[in-house]
Amino acid sequence: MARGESRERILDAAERLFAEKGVGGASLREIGSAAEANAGSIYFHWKVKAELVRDVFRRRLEPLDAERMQRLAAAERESAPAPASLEAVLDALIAPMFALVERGERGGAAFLRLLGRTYNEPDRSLVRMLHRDHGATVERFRDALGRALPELSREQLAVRFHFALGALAHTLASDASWQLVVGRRPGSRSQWLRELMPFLVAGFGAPPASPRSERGAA
Amino acid sequence: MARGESRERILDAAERLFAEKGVGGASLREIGSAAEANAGSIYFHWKVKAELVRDVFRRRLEPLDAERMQRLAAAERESAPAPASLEAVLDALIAPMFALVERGERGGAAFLRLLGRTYNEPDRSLVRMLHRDHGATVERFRDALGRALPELSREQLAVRFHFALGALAHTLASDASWQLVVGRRPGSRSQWLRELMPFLVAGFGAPPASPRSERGAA
DNA sequence: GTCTATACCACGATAGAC
DNA sequence: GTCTATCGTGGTATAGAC
Repeated sequence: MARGESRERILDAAERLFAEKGVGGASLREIGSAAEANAGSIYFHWKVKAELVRDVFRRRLEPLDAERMQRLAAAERESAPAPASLEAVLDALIAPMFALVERGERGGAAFLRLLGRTYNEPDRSLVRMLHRDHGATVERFRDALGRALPELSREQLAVRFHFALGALAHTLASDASWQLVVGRRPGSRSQWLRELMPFLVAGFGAPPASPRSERGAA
Repeated sequence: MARGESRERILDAAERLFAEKGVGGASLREIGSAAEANAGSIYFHWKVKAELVRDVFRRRLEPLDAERMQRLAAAERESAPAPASLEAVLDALIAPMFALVERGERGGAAFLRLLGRTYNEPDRSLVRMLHRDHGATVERFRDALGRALPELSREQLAVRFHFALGALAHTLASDASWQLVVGRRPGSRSQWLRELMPFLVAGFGAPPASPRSERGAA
């Protein structure tokens, strides 16, 4: 093979196989052969597997986070001095992901599946790595949501943010589980975004649970 | 060790380790030693690992699904001839899970983490197995939701059900990712249920997305 | 019914030729 | 910069003693 270009081919193959089989389930051997490179030569570019994993995420998340931050800042400028609306904040968080696919970026769809799956990865070190590299973005958005929803306590907000990320992650990762629930193939990803947005907006805006409501349940 | 009892001990250990490290990440060797049994003796009870996995799920899901069905039927009887309300249907689906923990059932919490994680497992055969064994319950609830929300198209309903299961699965599976978003430990599981319910009810009840709303987004 | 011993294979990682 | 060869580890699964 030619020189210097194998690094990108390996990253592409790793991204695809991590999304398909999970980070732990994809071996360096098959990544190598999918990249039409040799498993051994991965160790020229990265010392250990974890470094390859880190770079697979970095390559996508750095521009993604930048776009999110930029959209959020723009939304806040537009609505100033009032805080950005709930819709605007969620849009800044989510739209760049779907844009990745709409744009037809090579491997973008695979990366979204991978990202959605990662929040529930068994391997803690993976989540820790994401937190280290991109936790600032999460905090920035949580604060913006807090300003958009001043009636929620800090805790209620955090919990709802958690639910929202769950719905989002599940949607991004869905392929097999999709058919279990819906019974047919999904439409376009932008269709999903249009459906997800009102669901999340309504959920965030719901009246808070009363602290003790014994409603037949648990 | 004594006779006949190792089967249950192995199931307990497998449940715990699958929840902790994922089905693929937990080895039969460590399951055996955690159960104070021998890895080899697992093969007396099950032919291959997949069969052990199936039984770990079955042991919990059969009574769980039965309780769900029963609660749903009760809710429908109560509200007849009107369909059961959205809240009642969601409660029948979700409350039995949390009840498993409230009841203090040994290993119940671990199983919920495992279940939540499973929808996003890389291994397709796992999701397929769940579908085969418990798909009927999912369909039953989807239909009940459809009767509670007649204004939604079949497709919109299915998509929102998907979002709701995502939020639920994420909540069940959350341990590491929780701290990333919220920054501290969760309260009791029943507290979670009380918070999740209004979020889902509002999300399901949201006005449907207009079929073509070019809203700055993707 | 449970154990030990082991076959066999794929994994991550290293060394060194080219 | 990329390849082949190989090491040690640990995975699933089997055979057979007890």
